[in-house]
Amino acid sequence: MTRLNSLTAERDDQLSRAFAALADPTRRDMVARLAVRDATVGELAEPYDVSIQAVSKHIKVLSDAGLVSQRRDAQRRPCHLEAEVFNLMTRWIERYRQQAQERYERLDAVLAEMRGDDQPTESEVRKRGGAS
Amino acid sequence: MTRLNSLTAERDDQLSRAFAALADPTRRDMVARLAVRDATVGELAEPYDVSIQAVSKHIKVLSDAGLVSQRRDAQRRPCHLEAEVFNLMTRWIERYRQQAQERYERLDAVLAEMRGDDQPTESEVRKRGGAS
DNA sequence: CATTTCTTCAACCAATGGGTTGACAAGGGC
DNA sequence: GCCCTTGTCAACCCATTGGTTGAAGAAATG
Repeated sequence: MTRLNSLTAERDDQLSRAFAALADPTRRDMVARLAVRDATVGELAEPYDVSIQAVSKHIKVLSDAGLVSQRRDAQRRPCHLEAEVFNLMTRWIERYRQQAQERYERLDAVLAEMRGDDQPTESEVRKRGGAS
Repeated sequence: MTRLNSLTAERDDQLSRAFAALADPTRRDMVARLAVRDATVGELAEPYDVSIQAVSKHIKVLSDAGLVSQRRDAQRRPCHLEAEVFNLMTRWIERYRQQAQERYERLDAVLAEMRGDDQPTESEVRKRGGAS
């Protein structure tokens, strides 16, 4: 932990909160519904058989993660989905997914070469054994 | 909860595990490093000042989420990043991000209309009062 | 065969998370 | 002004999680 890049600490926290928020099926369902239209806490709570306080907590989690915002409309607190943090998550995931995919695509070639010809190229050796 | 679409329950579980797995900064860091190259448990553990057992647990979490796989190489258990579940996550996020973004882009127009004319269209009423 | 290396399993502990109920704040509607 | 609706806060409960240490499994090596 100590060695994690401290420059990305804040962003890490946001990512952590965002991923954690979406780890709950109920919250993901709320997000899905908020993508269609804004909704008050009561409206959001309606489909689930949990207390409205529980739903309020869920919204707080989503809100702390920056995934939703709430405005005020009389007694109501309509929730609105914020796209920005989703971008952050997508970018994080895509970065590593692509690296993994690229490595995977190269794997076939490497394996074929190793099977057909015992002498893999220098760059492939570097990749497998590789330094730092 | 009961009302969540039961057809997507399995996928939901996988998504839940995947999001939960990536909610931890240490695990995200592991993923980042595994994107570069496969690594054994010991290699993965090296940068962090936690026990190797803790790291082993982290790997189990990632593995249960389907994000990494482990093969055997003598005593070692090299870990490999699996791109597939990342696709699942990206698709989920992108779906709702896009909806939110589209709605956001339309918002200006809607607001202008509501301010200029007190009588929202039927379809807008349906949207706000909306059924299921 | 005994030892050493790499990893996981098991038991435990403190902290977190999702749920509950009860009280209270904030704002119309009568 | 009173109350009814909407939502949050607070305290509590129990299950899960991330960490620890100690023991055990799996496989090469002396």
